[in-house]
Amino acid sequence: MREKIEQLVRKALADAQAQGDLPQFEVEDLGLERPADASNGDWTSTVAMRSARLAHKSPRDIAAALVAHMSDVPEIERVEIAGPGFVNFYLSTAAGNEIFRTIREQGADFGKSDFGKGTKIQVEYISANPVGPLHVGHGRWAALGDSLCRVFEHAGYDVEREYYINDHGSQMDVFGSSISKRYLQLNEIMAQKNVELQEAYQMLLDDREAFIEDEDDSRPETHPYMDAFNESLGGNAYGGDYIIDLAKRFCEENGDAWVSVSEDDRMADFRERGYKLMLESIKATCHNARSDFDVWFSERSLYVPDENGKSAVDRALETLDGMGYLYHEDGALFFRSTKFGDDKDRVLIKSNGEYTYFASDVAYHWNKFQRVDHVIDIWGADHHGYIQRVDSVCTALGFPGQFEVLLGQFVNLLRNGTPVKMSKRKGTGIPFDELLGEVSVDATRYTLMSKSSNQMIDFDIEQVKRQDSSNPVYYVQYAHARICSILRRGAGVSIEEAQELGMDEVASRAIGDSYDLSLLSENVEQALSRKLSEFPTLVENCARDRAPFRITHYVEELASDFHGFYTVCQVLPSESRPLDEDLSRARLAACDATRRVLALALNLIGVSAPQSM
RNA sequence: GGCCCCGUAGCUCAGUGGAUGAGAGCGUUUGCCUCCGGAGCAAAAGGUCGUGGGUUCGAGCCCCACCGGGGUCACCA
Repeated sequence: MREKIEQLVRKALADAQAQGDLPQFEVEDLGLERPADASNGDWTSTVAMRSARLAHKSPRDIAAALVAHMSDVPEIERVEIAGPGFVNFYLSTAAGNEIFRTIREQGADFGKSDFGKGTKIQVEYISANPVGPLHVGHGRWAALGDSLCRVFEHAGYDVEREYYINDHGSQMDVFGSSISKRYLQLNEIMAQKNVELQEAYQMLLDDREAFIEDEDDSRPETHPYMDAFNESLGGNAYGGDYIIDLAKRFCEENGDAWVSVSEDDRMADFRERGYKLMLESIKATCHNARSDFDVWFSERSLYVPDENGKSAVDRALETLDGMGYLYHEDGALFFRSTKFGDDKDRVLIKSNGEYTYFASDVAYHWNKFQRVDHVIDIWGADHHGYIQRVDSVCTALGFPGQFEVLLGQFVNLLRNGTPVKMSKRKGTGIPFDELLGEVSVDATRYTLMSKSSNQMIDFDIEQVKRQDSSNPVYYVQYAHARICSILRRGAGVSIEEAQELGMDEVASRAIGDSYDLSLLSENVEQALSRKLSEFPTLVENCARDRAPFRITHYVEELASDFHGFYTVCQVLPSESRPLDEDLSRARLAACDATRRVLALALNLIGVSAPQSM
């Protein structure tokens, strides 16, 4: 319909100009929009206001000339000029309602477009260190990243989901040492107190609990193991329960065999085994959150030498050096990021010979551009200061404008309005997996998605768990379930049979092959068709603005329009209230179209559309 | 101090330079079940869009300066 109106306006403009009613001028954008208020039509063009200066005429005069030369088409009922010079188009009822049929015919393809033109786009998100479980903050990136990818796919991009595993830096050794120390403590307790592993394990957990409670260190005797743990690792340690879990596991697998081995060997072994386990658990958590990745990219792989003895990092730095962007100072190697607008030049190799995290990122992003056309990294707001240097290096390497960062604000975890206390001692909050066990994936994802990414989120566990009208996800799902129920009733099938047949089949049984949409002339019916027809542009705009959160607002509006329709319009005949069969079929088709778009839209944000609740 | 995000209804937030009622949900108040799912619908009350300038046909949106809240400014990862 957009194209049709575009043609109509172009032709009217050309005719008006040809006949001298309007001066010659070129307009690129006709300013075709959907008015917020339905009383202003189904479509509007702001071309008259836009071209006022070029035409040296008042907007209303231009609009009048356009309307005078506008040809009649059956789809458009009338065209009006309003306000300062809007040209408003009112669709005929039949034309507007055709959207119901279109949706039913296109099914899951409805709203797909070539907006992305097949661009290979990679979205990298979460990318947490494999040294601990994912937390709610990571959960937000999972929901955001995955939903964005789904939207991109629908909008015609060739999408790759990537997780960057930071398995190279010194934090890996800290991780290994932490497990190693806990392992020694378990063995020490078993030997000295003559207790079983389980008991020793419990003692360490209790000890840690006491440590967290004792914030001012007034009762050190209640947490000797935690103190010894911190002391032996110089405070640079991972103190979470999961480290004790891993140590216990290694005790079970190897007994005390590793006690007499050198600290370095033990650390290295535990580090590697712990890493594998942690990564598996992270993958499982992502899968539970319906956020699976195409590529798990290991930072270490960037340091593996090729046949010439050079790693990807070496090659990347050589390339930059060849371009004259590197220099040595005080024994360190610097990248001239100031050439690209950074505040200062950035270190790639420290004076002690170690590579910085940035060095990895240089090679990593270089690698990305060998694979895709456009790169989006989703980072937490605390990484804001890091954008410029990576952007600089992407530009230096020859990919200006192809690197993009989507910054996301943080999540505050609350329970009944009070922050889930994250004492400094505890270090980490509730693992995301544990949260998904308590709150449903649907409610969690929906809540994490419902705000713009540059808005902070207060995630109140109790509030998100609540299954009532205060929780919009259920409002939307209820609308879907309600429609399914109507369609089942229309087709005369049970819930079980419907599961078997699938709702599409149930719907066609209820509706039949032909139906007359021109019968749907109630205001609430038009509101519904209007809302449904917004969906394709919504998907494009969500992709364009990297703002999948708007889907949640749309889906709430659609559910609301449906409920409004449903209370006013009887869909199925009943004994006490007979209904014209043709009208019933048309309304069933409207219901079915709504159901499909609700399911489709919810799927774009990774939320399920239940057939019953 | 530099840079980034946020200030819109009691609360949580939408709002793509467009329409002399600035929207939604929650909360508050009032109606609506002999009938397809009441996890619903209808209505009311509730606003100096942080402040002050500017840009233009037109600003919650763009520019400048302030005021509040949060984040960040490593040869850490």
